[in-house]
Amino acid sequence: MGRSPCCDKAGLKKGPWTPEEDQKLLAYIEEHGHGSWRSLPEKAGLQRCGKSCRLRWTNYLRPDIKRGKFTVQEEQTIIQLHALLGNRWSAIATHLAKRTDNEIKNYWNTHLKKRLVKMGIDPVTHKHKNETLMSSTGQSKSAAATLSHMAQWESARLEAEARLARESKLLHLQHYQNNKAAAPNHCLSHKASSTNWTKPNQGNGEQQLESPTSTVTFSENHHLMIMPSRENNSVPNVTEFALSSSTSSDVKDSDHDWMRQINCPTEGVEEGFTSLLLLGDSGDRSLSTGKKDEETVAGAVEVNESDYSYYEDNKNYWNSILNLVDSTPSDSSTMF
DNA sequence: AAGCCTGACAACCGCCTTAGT
DNA sequence: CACTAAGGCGGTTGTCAGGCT
Repeated sequence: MGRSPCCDKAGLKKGPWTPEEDQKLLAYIEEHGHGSWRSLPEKAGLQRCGKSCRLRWTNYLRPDIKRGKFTVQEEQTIIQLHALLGNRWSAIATHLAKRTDNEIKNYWNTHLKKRLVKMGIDPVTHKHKNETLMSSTGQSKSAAATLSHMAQWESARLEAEARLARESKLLHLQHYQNNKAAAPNHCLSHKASSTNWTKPNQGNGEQQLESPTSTVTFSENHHLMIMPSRENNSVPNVTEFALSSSTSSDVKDSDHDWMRQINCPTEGVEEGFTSLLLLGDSGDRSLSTGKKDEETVAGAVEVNESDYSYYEDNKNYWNSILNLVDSTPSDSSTMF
């Protein structure tokens, strides 16, 4: 037997919000804050369930929401992050200032996904549909494994950052409580991990966090370095990471290669795969030829197939993703 | 002009996680 | 440790506007 819906009480309104309801909700939250969403509707004089109020506030009424058309940069960010994170809209939203997860999800479903499909790219795997045919060759197999490896690494890194953010928030709160000072107004909505992190070492400008299976070190320059566990060097599973400093003598050459790829992307990398995706939009895009969508898309695909190997496409694609992630607001320096 | 279709987006639903007791 | 309430998330549906026939 499942839980009864939160708004199954008779008399509670559903459906689109009226301007009057918006005004009531806004006025109440501006004066009192939302507090408990459960009790808010009654206090605010709304015939709505708390969940509906929360959704309306977070997705529409919140003052720090940016509405309107997505920019090319935002589109690129969404596509790249989706390639890494999948349908984790809230995680993606943390990298796009002032956009809600709901808005991003809707935009993906109505615009971006279709554009990828139109170009013959699987919106789930972000691979070209022909890529499966190439997979029988040794080089493609190796490239696919490499890219998969990179994706897993980066995904794991994001997870680790999220954990750090959470831990940092707790530390800040603890510090706040101890000092009775104003709490930092961080808005961190990373999904919390179930892993229990401990804080075995503090001081000398360096903090170290440990989970039962991994350690992360972040120093003065807030650089996050992730190292694979020695026990299992093949597939970087999130739960198998040992996170250590970049100067560790335990670092193998292959590890350095990965660090280079993740932290120091090649300079002058050509326009990535995603840039080609963005050609699919008409309008005044900087890379657009000005042709109609389908013509431009076809042109882009043609260039891909004649001038680059799929491996090169994917390498650039992932490089641009990794570049992006490295420069997003999730950067630890903004958190600590 | 009317009916139908499609796209866009707001809102809802159900499940999962977390915090409190 | 178990239970419960509340919040959060992602998938899905409902509604409306605009275009097409």
